[in-house]
Amino acid sequence: MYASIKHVAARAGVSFQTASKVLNGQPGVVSPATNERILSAARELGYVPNALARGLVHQASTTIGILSDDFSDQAIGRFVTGAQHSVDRAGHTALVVSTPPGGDHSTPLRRLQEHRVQGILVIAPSLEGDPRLAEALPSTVPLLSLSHIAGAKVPVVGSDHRKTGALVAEHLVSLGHTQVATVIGSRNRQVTHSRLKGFQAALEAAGVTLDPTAVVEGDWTGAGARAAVHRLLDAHPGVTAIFAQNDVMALGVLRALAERGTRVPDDCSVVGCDDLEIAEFVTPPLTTVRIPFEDTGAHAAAQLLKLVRGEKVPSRSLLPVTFVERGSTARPPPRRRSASRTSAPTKSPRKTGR
Amino acid sequence: MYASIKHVAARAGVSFQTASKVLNGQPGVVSPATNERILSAARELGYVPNALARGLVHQASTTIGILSDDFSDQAIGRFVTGAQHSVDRAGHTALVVSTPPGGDHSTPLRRLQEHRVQGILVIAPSLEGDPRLAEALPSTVPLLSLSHIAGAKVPVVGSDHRKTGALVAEHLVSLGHTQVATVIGSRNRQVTHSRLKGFQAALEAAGVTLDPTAVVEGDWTGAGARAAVHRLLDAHPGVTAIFAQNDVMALGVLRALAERGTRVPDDCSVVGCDDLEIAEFVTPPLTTVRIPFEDTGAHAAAQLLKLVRGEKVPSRSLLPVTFVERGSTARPPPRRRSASRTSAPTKSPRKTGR
DNA sequence: CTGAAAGCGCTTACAG
DNA sequence: CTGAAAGCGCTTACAG
Repeated sequence: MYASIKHVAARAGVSFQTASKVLNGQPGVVSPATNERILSAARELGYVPNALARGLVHQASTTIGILSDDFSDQAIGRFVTGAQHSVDRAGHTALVVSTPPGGDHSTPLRRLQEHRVQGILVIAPSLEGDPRLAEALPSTVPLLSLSHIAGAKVPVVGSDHRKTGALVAEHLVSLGHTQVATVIGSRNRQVTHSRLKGFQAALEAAGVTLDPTAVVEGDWTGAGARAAVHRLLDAHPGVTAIFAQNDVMALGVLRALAERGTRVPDDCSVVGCDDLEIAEFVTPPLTTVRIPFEDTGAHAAAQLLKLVRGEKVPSRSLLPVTFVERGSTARPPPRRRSASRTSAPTKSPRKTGR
Repeated sequence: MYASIKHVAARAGVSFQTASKVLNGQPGVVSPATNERILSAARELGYVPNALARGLVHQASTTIGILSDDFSDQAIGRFVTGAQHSVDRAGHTALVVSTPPGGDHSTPLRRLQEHRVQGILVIAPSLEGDPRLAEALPSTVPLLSLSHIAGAKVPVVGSDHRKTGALVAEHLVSLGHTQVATVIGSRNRQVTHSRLKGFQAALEAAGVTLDPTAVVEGDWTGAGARAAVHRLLDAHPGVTAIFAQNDVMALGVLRALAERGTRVPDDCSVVGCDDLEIAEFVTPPLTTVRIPFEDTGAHAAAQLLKLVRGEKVPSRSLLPVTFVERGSTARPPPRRRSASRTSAPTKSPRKTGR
């Protein structure tokens, strides 16, 4: 189907080894005339070198493997995109495989090894706690991951989650909020704990206490967050600001608040995280933290490529995040004015709990 | 680095050809004892067959190429995801490359050819009108695209855009709307025209005329839609329903309406398209049409795989879409009551234009 | 039941 | 300046 180097050589009237040399652009190993003959023969035949054959003799492919989990998370697609572009730019090609919903990690990883990828980028946040992932990981090629992998020491590239939490806390504190709550992601993800810690620490540094019962789980979904906020506000009607650990949950928060007749930001401020394309267009426009998904993927791939070249990389690199202030946050209402239907206005949530 | 078939053979005390046979699972060509020896040698050595070498002798790789454009569109990631899973399930591996922002299509395509992919799936809606794409497309392997490619007859898999428009029109008509408008995507995309035609035709079939000046461009973005709606309502204050060709634009519409004090759905209904994860959680929850992104990608890859096997596929297949009714649509307000600040209530937009 | 030969498309020393 | 040899890891007839 494809013309081989032998076809080209035959047409140019030289040996295939000579053809190989000029096709690889070896400088002046050949007379200008021959050179031209070979090049035009290749052009006429539509010669495309066979990367498989090259890889065989070089004992090295020009491919990088990307293992992703089941894309339940929208962010994964953006990570993969960034990584793939980075691989492209470096002149390599990305082979992408994913773990099937059931959770067989070895088949896709084996596939990558069969193709002799030069390194593997793991983009599988939901597999963070899965010990089988570490087991299935090959030791034959450099590895790099976008999330911590239990039981394996693989360098990690991510964004600064503690800082993310801190930025939100500082914003809320600067506005004068003291009764704050947060809707966190799944407890089995490190990002959840890091954002929470950053949030909590910055709050405390400013003299604001985050009541442990004001930390509710939203499981990363709008539905989860909505339900969590209803429970939260039943118990803590005085809350004036809620930080949701992603934008989708922030929308669930907005929804629950609307259902209770609580106005945003007048009665309660809401902050999201991610800065999805739509964050700017929801009503009110969402104050959030921009997570550099594509950049993170791109940087991770770049680091992996370094590893492939034999260079060292830090075991952990964190990309900066950006606080984006929009319309969903404001100063707390002048006096404690509960908007909850079920509230007992005399109760001070601040004193609740420890 | 990797153990080769020769290592395995040496350890098992057989020729490498014999090892090859049992490693390929050829049934009973070998005594049970030898068989076992070879298998355990392979296991001990962590033997992983070299797909490059296999591809060379078979004159066929087990890879499929995916060419995507610059992921400006969120939907592309979901298409790619679906396609990649489908390729995986078929036992192949996806090589994904993308056209750089500038627009050099031949480099990524050439890379795919170098790796001798068995087929190429084009997921590049924004390149629809670009004649250079057709030129750069190879004729050496089967091709399949998710959008029409000018100047090349490549089979297309997509969703039913006309039906999408029609479903929205029928819903609006059934609610009693007669003053409708639509915010369309970019004019250089076929999907834009198909959705518009379906919308228009179904409206007309029900005796409702879509005023040409009530068709405004939003360029697929929230910002574009927001601006377009302000212009639209200045000219057509009596509009009671707006169909945005994607959810992101629908949010822009919602935003503009909120800015004008127009209540949704009481004063004006809004319909989106895509059914993004967040559609359910915006306020009010968005009535929309669900586009099966992942399924479309998966089906496209499956069709391409058929082509690779030498089977025929239709030149065009359309996956069904689903209408999703939520809270952003309702009956039109009882009497023509303009919500626009600048409206001239006596003007009948219906009579405007041709 | 097992082995030796040939060859897939290419590159890299090594000769002439 | 050009060619012939060897070999990358594998599979597929073909012998024995």
